[in-house]
Amino acid sequence: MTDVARLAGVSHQTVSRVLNGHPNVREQTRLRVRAAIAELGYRPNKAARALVTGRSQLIGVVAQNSTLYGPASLLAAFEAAAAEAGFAVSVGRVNVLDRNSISDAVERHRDQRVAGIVVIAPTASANDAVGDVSAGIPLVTVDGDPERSTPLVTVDQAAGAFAATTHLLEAGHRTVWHVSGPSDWFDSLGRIRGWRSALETAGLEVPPVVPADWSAASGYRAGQMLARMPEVTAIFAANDHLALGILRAMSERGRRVPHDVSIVGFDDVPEAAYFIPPLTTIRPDFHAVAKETLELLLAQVGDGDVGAPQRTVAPALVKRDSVAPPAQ
Amino acid sequence: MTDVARLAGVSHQTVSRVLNGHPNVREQTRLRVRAAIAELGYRPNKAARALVTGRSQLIGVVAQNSTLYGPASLLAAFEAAAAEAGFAVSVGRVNVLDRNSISDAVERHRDQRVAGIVVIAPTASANDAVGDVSAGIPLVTVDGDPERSTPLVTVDQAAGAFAATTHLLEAGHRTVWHVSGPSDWFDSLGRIRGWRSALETAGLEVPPVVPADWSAASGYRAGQMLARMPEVTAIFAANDHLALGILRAMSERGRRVPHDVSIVGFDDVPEAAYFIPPLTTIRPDFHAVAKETLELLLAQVGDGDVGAPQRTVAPALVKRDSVAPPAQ
DNA sequence: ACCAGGCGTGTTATCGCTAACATCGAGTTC
DNA sequence: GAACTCGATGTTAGCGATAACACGCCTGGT
Repeated sequence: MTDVARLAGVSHQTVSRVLNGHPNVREQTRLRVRAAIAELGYRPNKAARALVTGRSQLIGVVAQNSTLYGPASLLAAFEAAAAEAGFAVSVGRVNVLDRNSISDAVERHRDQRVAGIVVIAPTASANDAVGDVSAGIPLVTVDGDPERSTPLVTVDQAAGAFAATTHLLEAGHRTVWHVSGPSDWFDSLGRIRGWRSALETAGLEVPPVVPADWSAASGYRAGQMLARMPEVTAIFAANDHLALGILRAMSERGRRVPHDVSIVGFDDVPEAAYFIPPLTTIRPDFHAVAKETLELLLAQVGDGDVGAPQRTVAPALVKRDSVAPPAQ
Repeated sequence: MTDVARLAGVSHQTVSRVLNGHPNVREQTRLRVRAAIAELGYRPNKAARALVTGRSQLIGVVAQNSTLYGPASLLAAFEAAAAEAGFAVSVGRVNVLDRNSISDAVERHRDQRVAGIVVIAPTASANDAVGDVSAGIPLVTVDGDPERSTPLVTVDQAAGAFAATTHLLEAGHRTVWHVSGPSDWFDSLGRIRGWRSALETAGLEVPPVVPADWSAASGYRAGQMLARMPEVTAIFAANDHLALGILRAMSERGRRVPHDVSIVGFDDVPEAAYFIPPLTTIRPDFHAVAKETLELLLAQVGDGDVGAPQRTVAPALVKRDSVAPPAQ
């Protein structure tokens, strides 16, 4: 920086001012400084800046160490959004979403003087942990508890589930069964809520929830059971991989989809269009979630306080070939 | 830090020595300092350390912005490995793997004074770009060009493809067709090489490569063509999603898998066991790749130079139900 | 006894920036 | 035209750590 200052014939402070877009710099000086920067190929040292300002251009993300489609897509989308806004993203993966791991990860990020922290907290335990650590640093929770009063962005799970269920009902089914995700995930709860609400709105009986985790394996097991029940003609699976497992169980039992059984998934994984048959599903808009998250985070950086705004992003129904009217 | 020093009745330098495990500190002093640290809940400022040492405990990763299973898994595995070794990971996603984006991303990381950089460079263009920037900072390429003489870790694509093809031949097939990934990916080239080599080793004719990208959609298109060719009884798909698309095309044409056509994929995505039928595939060991990558990187941090070691990780064949002897 | 040399510790300088204040000249205001 | 304002710039003082050197003190060899 001193070299640049010398070459441009100004003080290092003026160089700093140019770098930070300070208004009170003469145009001519600005140009001279820029030229010197270019000539020397100078790049500012972010560590020094972080030291003196107490803030780096880094955003910390705490996420569970998994390759589940939802969280992974969210993470990728957020990295892209952050990069566009000039922030680097430091990812702290955590093996279990308990209080200790999460607050550890948050503290590690804080040591790096990150500008803010995003926690992808889809489970109750994660969410509780977030409550403990939120002090003194911009923090946004994604996919967390809608009941909680911290800044939060979520996909509107209930709306998606409502749309999925309604779509099946409109095809003529008497009721819709639901194979659910793990019960400690807010995503699961929201999807159950939307499904139940759609059935109740239509004045229909609500069958028991069929519990599963997110895996195709558990969907397969659930499907083996459902395939044996002739009264089951419509299933809303809590995600596409569950749906895949169900599809296989149906196929093994000779129950044709969608002729005998209709299925709707959730997530719209890229390969869902190539399941047998192509899967009707709900597509969450991860880019929108990422964008809202970043906005909420940057708002906190700016003002210090924006209350506790919560934003939800509505997902869309994607119609393919796994839904048909029930056989007579 | 000054507060800690005062509380422990030592100088700040001694605190620093305790923090860094310097040998020449009396045991009693060390304990006193540790007690003071604990009491005050002191945590060192990484930005300050990065400034004075010129190195942070951060590793930069440059990866393409995609949710493709391979790269995404690699990234997750690397983050886990790095976290275990006490490093944070800053991810710089890039939309296209060309020279500009990559060297930009690398420079941004360099500005953060990262300890080292990992580039996931599965395409030729990415690989060329890496050549330009490697100066002056530990850098490891993952999934890059095996021909290149930079530090590199890759999955042994050719060995996996060889195993897949041989497995099909051993089931009794006369030859094996290959649906390949994009031709600018080293992964594709390696898989083609292994497949070809297995056929040539067995003294068999090599059918033309069926080109595709990595998507289920393109696998479906390739499958539509192959399904029309009765002489095709065995297919090695360059990844599992291609295989999924092929499965659907076969199913639509009434060609049964594995009775009429056998298929082997590559990647072992979690849901591959729930395709119809469960897919025989090749499982790369991403954790091993991550571990080797980190080792190679840290070796460079230590010595400054470790030559240009290259490591490959052998993948494993996972047998399921998509391979059978050809119909008579 | 004396001195070299290690050990434990403190002192000072420094990393590369930004914040805060100081300075200085050129209008403006009355 | 004296005082005041303000814009453009320079000067100085940190941010919180580590590096390098300095300094006693103890030990052991001669």
